[in-house]
Amino acid sequence: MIFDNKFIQQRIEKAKLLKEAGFNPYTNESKRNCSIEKYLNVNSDIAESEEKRDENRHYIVSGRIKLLRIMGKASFVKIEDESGMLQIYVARDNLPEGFYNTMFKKNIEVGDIIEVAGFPFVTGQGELSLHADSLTLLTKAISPLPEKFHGITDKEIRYRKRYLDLIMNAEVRKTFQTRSKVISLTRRFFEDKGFLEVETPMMHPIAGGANAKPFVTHHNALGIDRFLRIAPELYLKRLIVGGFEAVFEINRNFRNEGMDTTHNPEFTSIEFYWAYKTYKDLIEITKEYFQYLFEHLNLPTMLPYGDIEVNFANFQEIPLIESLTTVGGVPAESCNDKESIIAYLNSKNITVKPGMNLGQLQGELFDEFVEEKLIDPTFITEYPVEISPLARRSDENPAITERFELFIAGREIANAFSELNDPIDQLERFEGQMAAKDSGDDEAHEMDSDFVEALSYGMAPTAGQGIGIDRLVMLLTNEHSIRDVLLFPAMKPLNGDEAEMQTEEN
RNA sequence: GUCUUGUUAGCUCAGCUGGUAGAGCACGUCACUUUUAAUGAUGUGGCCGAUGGUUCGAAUCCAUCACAGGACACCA
Repeated sequence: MIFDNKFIQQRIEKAKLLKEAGFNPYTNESKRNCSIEKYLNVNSDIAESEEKRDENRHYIVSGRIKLLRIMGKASFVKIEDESGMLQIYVARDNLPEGFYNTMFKKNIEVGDIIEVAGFPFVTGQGELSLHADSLTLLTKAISPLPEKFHGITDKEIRYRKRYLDLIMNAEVRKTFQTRSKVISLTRRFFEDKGFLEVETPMMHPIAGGANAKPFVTHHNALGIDRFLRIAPELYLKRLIVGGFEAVFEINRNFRNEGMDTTHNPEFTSIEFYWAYKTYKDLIEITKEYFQYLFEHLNLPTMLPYGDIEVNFANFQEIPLIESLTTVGGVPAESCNDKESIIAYLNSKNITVKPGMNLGQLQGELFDEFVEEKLIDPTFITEYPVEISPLARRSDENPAITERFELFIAGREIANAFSELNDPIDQLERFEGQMAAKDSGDDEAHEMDSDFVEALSYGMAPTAGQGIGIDRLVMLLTNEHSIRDVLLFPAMKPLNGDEAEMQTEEN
C-alpha cells in the first residue's frame, strides 16, 4: 500500500483531527496579499526603526513550512514560497484562545502549506520576521519531507521525484529559472532580429535532417508508422524555399540512442535559417547572441565551469586543419595524408577503423587532440567535405565546406553552415546515403525526395545553425550532467512499477 | 555495450577479518515566550534492493538480476 508508512499514517490522523475540528486541511480559501520577497523588501526599513516593529502594517503571506522550532508558548516557523524564505513568530497569546496548544502544536508540522497574517518586526538576533496574529492551514502534507539539514542528495530520488528536489534545493529551482530565461531570451533575440518563430512537425514520415536512430510510433487512422523527429532541418529549409527569409524553431528532438551525462533521448535545440547570408554572418550573430545572453543573465565574462574558467570575451576562429597543429600539437606533416595520419594515431596508441578517408581521419585527429582543449569559445571552420554531408562546398576550395562548429569548455555547442541548395547535388548525396544504408550503416540518412523537389524550385542561398539548448544551459549554470538541466530526465522504469512494466511487454 | 562504485529507518549515513542492526535529523511524549540545523529528557521506528548459493550461522563472502552514480565506447 502506498500510504502504509507509519509517519504517513500519523499525518493522515492529524488531517482527520483537523477536519473534525472544523479546519479543512485542503482548503481553497487563500487570502495571500504579499509574496515573501516583497514582504522582505517592503519592510527592510524596520531594522532601522526605533521599535524594530510596526504594528500598523499588516500582511498575509503563505508558504510551505521548512523549519519548526517550538519553544513552549512560542514558536518560530520558517515558511518558503517561490520567492523566498520568511521567519514567522507564533506566540500562544496572540492567537485565538486554545488554537496554539490544540491545533498549531499538535497538528501543524514541517511540510504543511500555511497562510499567516501579522505585522513585521525584527528579532533580537536581527532577523526581519512576521509576528503572527492568525495562522491557517492551507494544505496538509501527509508525506514527511526529507531531512532538514542534508536535504535530499540521492540523485536517483532527485531525478525521479523532482518535486522533492525542488522543495528541498533552492539552487535547483535557480537552475531551472535560468533555463527558462535562456529560452525566453533566445526567442526574444531572434525575434528582434526579424526572425519568424515557426512550428514544424514532430511526427515525420521520414526521419531526416540528421543521422540518428528515430523513435517509431503509429498513426492508426492512416495505418502507417511515423517517426518522432530527429531534427527539424528539412522542414525549416522548405520554409525558406517558400519565401520566409529568416525562421527559427525552439523545440524537442528525439533520438533513439544511449543516455549519458550529455545525452537524453529527448532534447531541446534551436535551429535557425537565414536567407541571403553565409556561415560568416552566423559567426557574427552567434557572438552577438552570447553577448546578449550574458548581459541579460548578468553573468560574468569569466565564467567558471567546474575546475576551469571560460573567457567569453575571447572568441577565436581557427580553420580545422590549422587547429590540429596550433591547438592539438600534431606535427604539420602528420595532418595532410592518410598514411601519415594513421601512423601518427598509431604512435599514440589510437587504432582507427580501416577504410577511413582523409577528411574522416582529420576529424579523428581533431576529436583526439583538439576538441577538449578548446576552452574559450572557438569557431572551428573549413571542415573537410567528407564529414560535412549537409554543408555547402566552398566555392574557392571544393575539398572544404562553408561550415563551423562552436566549441566551449571542450564541448560542441553549435553546428552551422551555408546550406546546400543545389537540388541535383542534394539528390546525389541522398543516393550516397542510401548506398551506405544498403551496406549496413543503419544511421545513414533516408532519401527524402519531397525535400529534393522543394529544393528544385530554388532555395535562396541560406545559412543555418543549430544550438543545443540543454548543453548551453549546462554551460551557463555550471552543471555537468544533462539530467541536472532537465526537469524530468529520462529514467528506466523501476522494477515492479506495473504500469510501466506493462508498456515494456507490449 | 564494457568497466567500476553504490543500494541498510521517512532523509543523511555508520556497521572492520561472518555471530539475528546503530547514529544524527525527522516522528511520539514531557519541559521551555526571541530561536537560527534551537535546547534538555525520554520513547517508537528495519524483509539491510531482489533471487539463489556457501556456512551451524550472512547486512557482511560468492553468483545472477534490477536500479542508480562515475568512466570509457557508441552517437561522422
